[in-house]
Amino acid sequence: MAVRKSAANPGNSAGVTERPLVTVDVAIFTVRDDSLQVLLVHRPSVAGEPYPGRPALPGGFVDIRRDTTLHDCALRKLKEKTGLAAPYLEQLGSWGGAKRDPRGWSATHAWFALVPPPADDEVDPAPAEAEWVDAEAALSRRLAFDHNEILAAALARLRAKVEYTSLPAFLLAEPFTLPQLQRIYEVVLGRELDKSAFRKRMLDADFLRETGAVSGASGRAAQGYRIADRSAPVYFPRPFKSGEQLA
Amino acid sequence: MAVRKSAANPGNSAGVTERPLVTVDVAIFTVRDDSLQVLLVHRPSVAGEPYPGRPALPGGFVDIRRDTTLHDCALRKLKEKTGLAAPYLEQLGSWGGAKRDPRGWSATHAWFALVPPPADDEVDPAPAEAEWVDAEAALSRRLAFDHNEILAAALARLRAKVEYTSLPAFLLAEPFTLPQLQRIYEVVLGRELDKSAFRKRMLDADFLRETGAVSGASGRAAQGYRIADRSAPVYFPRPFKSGEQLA
DNA sequence: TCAATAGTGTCTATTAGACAATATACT
DNA sequence: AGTATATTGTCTAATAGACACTATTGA
Repeated sequence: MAVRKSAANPGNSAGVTERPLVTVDVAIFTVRDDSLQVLLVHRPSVAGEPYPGRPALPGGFVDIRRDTTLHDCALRKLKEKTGLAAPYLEQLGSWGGAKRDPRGWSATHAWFALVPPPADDEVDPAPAEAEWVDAEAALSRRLAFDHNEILAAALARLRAKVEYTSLPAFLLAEPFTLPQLQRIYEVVLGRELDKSAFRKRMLDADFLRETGAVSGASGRAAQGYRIADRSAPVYFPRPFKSGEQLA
Repeated sequence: MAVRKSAANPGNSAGVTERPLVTVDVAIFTVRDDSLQVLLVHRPSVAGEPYPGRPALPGGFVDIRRDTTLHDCALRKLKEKTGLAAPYLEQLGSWGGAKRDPRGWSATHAWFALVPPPADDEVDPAPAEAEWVDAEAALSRRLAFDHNEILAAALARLRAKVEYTSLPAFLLAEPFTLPQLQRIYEVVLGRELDKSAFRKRMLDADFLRETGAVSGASGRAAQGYRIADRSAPVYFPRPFKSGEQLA
């Protein structure tokens, strides 16, 4: 019994015959200047490289000598492009097929990452070939491969999760204040939120820990917070009231 | 500008040097006899095949000659194992690394599928090598590869989505009734739901279309429904009241 | 003391769930 | 009629959001 299966893969029991290309791509988001931005690189203008000069999500081939797991590989791409080591990183999905890369059947593992914006006083550690682009503007460009589709999926995932999780907190450097966090939510959601309801929601979710007071440019100083557990966001019991909800 | 990247992949610009193995696995769920079940196959007991005789999720190598996309490949695996062509199929995630397959660095694309149970009067189209196993029982077995981890993730995803989407409707053959649908929710959630609240929720979500009346073994006949749009589940404005919610 | 921002209090419309009542099918 | 199930109605507790108010900082 249970031998029939091998007949479905004649002469290919170890998948050696023809293997797809395997890559990892990362959609890295931050919020700067009240705008949701994504990191784009430019494809090399070199013979044999597809989509020369086109903007693309950072990524590349899995290196089976260096990368122990897919997650490792995504972390490596992230570090190469942003210098950041421990931000929020989540799998987005995979895109694979015969046509998406002119070099052959390829499958990419897409991730999405949230990072705090580079502080004004420090140099942006992103390499010169990379640039932060407003997310909507990036979507309206013609990106390499099927990266428009991947970026659209990443944006959709982010916007969906912002409605009912603490994800946007990963877009801020610690310590941050509740008004700062609210601003981030508003930027990603594209609409304003009520201050009182927002605070109740965040504090009731119990994912923040108080640090010292933080004074801004003017006005009353605010309570500083850090994320209690950076391994995952928390889920709110209900989403924010969506504008499109029926009356 | 923008040429630096190739230095990160010396002599590997087309990823030809060493490519990972690429597979697709599918966690196929159904509800039978008030139990959430998953379809398992047995690994072939053949020289060179890893994990001989072990239970595993259905899956196998991507065939770049037959499969146009990853989605195609998942559909093919599904059809081979269940005979079903158009159920609910969603990407779950990917697992890849040097150690998960003794044959070499491999990456699998995991999907999860929901199918209605085979009708009592028809023969189960699943091949003899496959068997339906209660999901919890399957998890407690030692599955091939990292399939315990994948199955656990699939179960977690399913149970999470049941709280706030119409997903379980894809576990029923059409037409189905609201009491039948409620039973499915209860089986997957592992707790009972209030009849009135359940109906309001389902009907307000407006994803069902009435068909004729359906009579059961006894008692009043029920309204039959079908899913209005099978391409995706709908999201409820709030999750079910979770038992663990604070008072 | 004023401007600016942070933080709190109160009220209300909405609604999910509890539970009771009613409707319909079959014997 | 009686039993079993489907369907509807009513009530209530919980709460998200609206909005007004108070608190604290620095100039």
